[in-house]
Amino acid sequence: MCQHCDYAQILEAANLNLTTNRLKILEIIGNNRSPLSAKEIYDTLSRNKDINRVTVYRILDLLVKKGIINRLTSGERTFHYGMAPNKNHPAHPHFYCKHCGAIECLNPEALHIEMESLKKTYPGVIENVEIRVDGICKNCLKKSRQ
Amino acid sequence: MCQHCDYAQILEAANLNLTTNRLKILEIIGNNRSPLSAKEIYDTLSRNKDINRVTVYRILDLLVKKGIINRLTSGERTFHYGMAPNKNHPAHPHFYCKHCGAIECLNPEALHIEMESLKKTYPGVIENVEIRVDGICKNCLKKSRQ
DNA sequence: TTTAGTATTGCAACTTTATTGCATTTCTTT
DNA sequence: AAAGAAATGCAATAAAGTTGCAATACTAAA
Ligand SMILES: [Mn+2]
Ligand SMILES: [Mn+2]
Ligand SMILES: [Zn+2]
Ligand SMILES: [Zn+2]
Repeated sequence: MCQHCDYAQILEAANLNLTTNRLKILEIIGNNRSPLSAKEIYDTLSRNKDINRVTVYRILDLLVKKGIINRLTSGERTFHYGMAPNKNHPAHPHFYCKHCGAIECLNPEALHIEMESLKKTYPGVIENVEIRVDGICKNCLKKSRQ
Repeated sequence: MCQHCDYAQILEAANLNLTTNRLKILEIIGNNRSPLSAKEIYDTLSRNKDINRVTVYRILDLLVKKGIINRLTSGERTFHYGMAPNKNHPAHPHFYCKHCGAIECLNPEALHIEMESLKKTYPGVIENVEIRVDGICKNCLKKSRQ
């Protein structure tokens, strides 16, 4: 649950009309403690409101294009969406559990990475870095030991 | 082109029967300068030999399970396969071009990361870290400037 | 307020990538 | 040579996301 983000203002700042769907989706993503799949977002939204899954995909694409949210890869074939790094959400690596599929946000300091030298030497343009740690999460480890 | 790997020996060491398909696929992956998609591997193989694409997927799964190759995520929905880190192939980050979809291997030293402290403090098991840098590659940049 | 234009959404069909079940073939070992 | 195990092929299926187009909702001018 993020106390600091004014989601309506974020949409406005990106020159996007403020629609209920956009705001809801952004809130769902921003208030969740780990990145969500399109299906998870759709299911959450569907509990209260009738919405088409294509609309969800389209809004997600739009928010990604505007740099408001990030599209992250899991170890599976589904994308997950989380807030793009901003004042309230520092960039951070993620952990993907191969066993249960859960994705968790790691501490921003967990794996500090020095980008500056690469940014200077790389002959193209670097826009984003994604760090994903794979393995077995605490919960699955506990279960497997019982 | 990797001069150092004895692919037959790698398969043998993993207790896998040496089949033509396994060896060919491992050679294709090991000798390529960047990770390949299942389709690219299948197409390469198909040029010389009649093979079913399901067989390709199954061999890729097997080699991943044995830790011989790695399954990498691109910025798209396709997995790519490259040699797992070993004596001849140090772990390294990859660059994904959002424009042309190309994936290139970055220098192992390009983004050195300190894993030890996370490995010690993380309550689960860490098996693998994937670092993907996204942006626009040199070629696409050049084209867009013309 | 009407109306025209634009933006958003819904729906059905489609695409891509990968997986599954089961039959067939090939290999290994005795 | 025969039996059993391993590998492969083929057709069907699944999952996730995309596309085209029609319908609805919103916005702003007349
Ligand atoms: Mn996160
Ligand atoms: Mn590589
Ligand atoms: Zn888990
Ligand atoms: Zn490119």
